[in-house]
Amino acid sequence: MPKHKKSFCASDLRARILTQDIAPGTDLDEASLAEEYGISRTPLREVLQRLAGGGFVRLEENRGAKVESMDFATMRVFFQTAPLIYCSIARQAAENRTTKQVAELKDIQLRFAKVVQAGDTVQAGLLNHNFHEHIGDMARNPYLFAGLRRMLIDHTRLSQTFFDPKSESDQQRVDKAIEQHDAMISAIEAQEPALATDLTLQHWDLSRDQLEKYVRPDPLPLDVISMKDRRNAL
Amino acid sequence: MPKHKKSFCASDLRARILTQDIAPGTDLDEASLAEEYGISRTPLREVLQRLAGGGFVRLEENRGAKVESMDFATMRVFFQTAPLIYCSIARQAAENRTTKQVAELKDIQLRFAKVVQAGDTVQAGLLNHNFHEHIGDMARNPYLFAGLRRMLIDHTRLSQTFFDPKSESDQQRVDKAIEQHDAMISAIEAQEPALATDLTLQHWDLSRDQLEKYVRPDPLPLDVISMKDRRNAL
DNA sequence: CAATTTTCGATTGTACACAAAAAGTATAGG
DNA sequence: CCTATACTTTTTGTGTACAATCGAAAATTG
Repeated sequence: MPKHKKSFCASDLRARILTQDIAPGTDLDEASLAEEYGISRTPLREVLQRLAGGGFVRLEENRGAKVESMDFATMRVFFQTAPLIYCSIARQAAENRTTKQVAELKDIQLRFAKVVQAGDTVQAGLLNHNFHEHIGDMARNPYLFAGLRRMLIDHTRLSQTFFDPKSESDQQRVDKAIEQHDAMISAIEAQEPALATDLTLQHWDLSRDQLEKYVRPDPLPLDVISMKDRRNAL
Repeated sequence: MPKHKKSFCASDLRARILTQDIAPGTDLDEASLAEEYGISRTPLREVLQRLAGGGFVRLEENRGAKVESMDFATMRVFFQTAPLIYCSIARQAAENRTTKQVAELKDIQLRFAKVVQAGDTVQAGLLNHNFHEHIGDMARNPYLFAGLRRMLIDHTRLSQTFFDPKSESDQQRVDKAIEQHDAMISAIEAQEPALATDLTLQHWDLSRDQLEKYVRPDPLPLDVISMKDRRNAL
C-alpha cells in the first residue's frame, strides 16, 4: 500500500496547486510534506521532480521546490496564446478522437455538471481542467499537448473564481459554460473540426471575459478615490 | 564535486539521447548508469525523473526508464505542427528578444558554424538544437516553449543525418542552413517579426525536404528490386 | 508433452543515516 | 546602533541497506 500513498501524494499536491490551496510562490518543505503524506523523503522528492517536469513547481538548487507563479508578462502571453493552442487542439481532437475517448469525455462532463450543480467550486475547477486536458489527449499531438498542459495550469488557477456564482449573471455564465462543453463534445464526436474550433473560440471568449473582469476589476468610484487621495496626501 | 557529476550526468544523457548514441526505446538500467557516472542510484533516479519531465525518457512503474521513441502517427503530427510552432516562436522572439539574448544567439551560431566546418556532425546537431531552443527562450512564451522543446527532441534526433554531408548537394544544404541562421538572427535583432517568420518557414522547408528524403528514401532502382525478389522468392 | 504454478534472480522502490549547504542567530567590533 | 563575522540550526543532497516487484527459468501436474 505504500505505492498508493505516493500516487495520492502526487495527485493531491497537483490538485492543491491547481486550486490555489497551496498558493503560487509557496516553498514546499520536504520533511513536513513527507510526514503529512506518510512517505519518506526519497519518494516525496521524486513526486516533486515530476511536478516540476509538469510545470507545477520550480526546483532550485539546494533551495527546494516552490510553486510556480505567474507574472504580469506571462499573463499577457497567456491571453495571446490560449486561443491558438485551444483551437488547434480542438480541431485535431475532432479529427483524431476515438469512440472510447468521447465516452470518457462525456463521463467527465457528467461529473463536472454534477459538482457545479452541487456548488462544489473546487471540484468544478478540477473537473473542468480534466475536461480540457482530455480533449488535449484526443488531439494526439504531443507538442501542442505539452503547451496545453502548461496553459491549463495557469488557466485553472486563474479561474478559481469562475465556478463560484455570486450573482444571477454569474450563474448564467456557468450554465453557458456547461452548454458549451456539451456542444464541443458533440462537434468532436461528429468529427467536425471547423465547428469544434468555433465552439472552442466561443468558450474561450466566455472565460476570457470573466478573467479580465477578475484581473482588471471595475475602477473604484470617483469619490472613493478622492477620499483615498486626501488621506494619503502630505 | 559530486554536484558537478550529477549535472554532467544529466546533460550527457540528454546529449546521448539527442544524438541517438542511446537509441529510442532503449531501457536505461539504473545501477549501471549510476556506476558509469560515479554517483549513487538516488541522484541518478532524480536525473531520470527530470529527463522524463522534459520528454526525453518515459518512466514506467517498476520497469524503469525507456528512451522515448517516435511512432509513425507522431511523425505525421510532427510535420503538421512544426511550422506552426517554429513560426509562432520566431515571431515572438523578434518581438521580445533582449540585446543580451541576441549576443548569446550569435555566440551559439558562431560555435555552430565552427563545428560544422570541422565536420563534427554530433556537435553540429547539438548546437543546432541549442540555437533553436535559445530562440524559443527569446519568445518568452512558456506555453509554446514547452511544445517547442518536445518538438526539438524529435527534430534533432530525426536530423542526425542532416549535418553529415556525403555529396556536393549535401554540402550546399548545410551551407544554406548556416546562412539561414544568420538571416534569422538579423531579423530577430532588427525586431522584424514578419521577416523572422518568413525566414523560419524557409529554414523549416529546407529541413523538411531533407527529412522527407531520409524518412521516405528514393525507391530502389527496378533491377535491384527484381534481383531482391528473385533471391527471396520461394 | 503442454500448461500452470513456483521459485529464483535481477531490477526498481523506499527508508534511513549521514554529508553538505543555506538560513538564521548571536556576538564582537566599529 | 549598525555592520560584519562566526556559530548554530534548519533544510536539502547523497550513499547505502533493505523491501517489493517483475520476468524468466524450473518444477509440478494433468
